[in-house]
Amino acid sequence: MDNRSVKPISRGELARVTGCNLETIRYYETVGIMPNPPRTAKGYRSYDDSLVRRLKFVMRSRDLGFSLEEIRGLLGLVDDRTQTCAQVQTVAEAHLDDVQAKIADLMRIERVLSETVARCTGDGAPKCAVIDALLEA
Amino acid sequence: MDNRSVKPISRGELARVTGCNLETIRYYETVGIMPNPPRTAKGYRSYDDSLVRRLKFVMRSRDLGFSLEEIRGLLGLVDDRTQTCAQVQTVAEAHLDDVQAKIADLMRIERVLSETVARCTGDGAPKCAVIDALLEA
DNA sequence: CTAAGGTCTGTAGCTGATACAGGCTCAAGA
DNA sequence: TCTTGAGCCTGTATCAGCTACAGACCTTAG
Repeated sequence: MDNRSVKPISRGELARVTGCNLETIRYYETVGIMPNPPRTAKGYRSYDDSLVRRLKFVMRSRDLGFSLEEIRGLLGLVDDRTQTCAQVQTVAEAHLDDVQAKIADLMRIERVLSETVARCTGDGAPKCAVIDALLEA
Repeated sequence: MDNRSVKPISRGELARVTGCNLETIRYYETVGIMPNPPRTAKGYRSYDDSLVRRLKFVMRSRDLGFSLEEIRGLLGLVDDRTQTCAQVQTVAEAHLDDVQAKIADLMRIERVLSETVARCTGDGAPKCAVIDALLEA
């Protein structure tokens, strides 16, 4: 299987094949995540295979919760042929720490919330354990 | 201990006693989370004890990850003396579901990320398991 | 009296998109 | 060939949830 004849595609097609929102592609262009693509004679954006792969990379990074800033960093390491595994590891580990901290936060919230909800009688009374918990100093 | 003589406080003091950012207080006013407070003769905002308690309620709800929309709902139930425990329970349980879904998402991300980072050699080589994982289709 | 700090207003900026208006352009059918 | 509907172009507005800043007042301690 050769890739020789892969034709450039339009923005709409790029959106379709990557699952990215049409407008978001333009947004990524303005914030420098995606480069200004070549244009057709009439000014239509034209994406070749390397740009398709780049956006797929972005989408997968986004799925893993990397911020645009972090994605920019990862893309820089991909683009820069002198990148090292250690540099990538640093970014990924920092993000992993973030994710773990968020999980811990949410689990604390979950515990408080479920304990409080459990004290609800759930009836038609105007007295509620949740409200009391939120009101008490 | 009586509360009779609790004096109204300024916006700066309210920020201090609630831990809320000074500007955020004004923001909450514009979006209807906090009411327009009474003013001094010279136009300074003046918060009495009931408004202090209201903002503390908001801050605690925020700590538990309720959105402003949800907080508005909770405040409505607090303000409306015909509120029922069942109504509050509904809001709180919906939020609990949200929180649990977010935890599940983040745990999936955490798993993928830590598995991938574990495959990093962390050396000076330009080949990296994390980048490969993000690049592969 | 003066200087430092608090407060007032309106507005801009942030992240990460998403949406919409108004105008071209392209492709397919009659 | 004409037409019509879809796709693409641009710039700009909107969303949540704040945060920050400028420039003008006001208050208070020394």
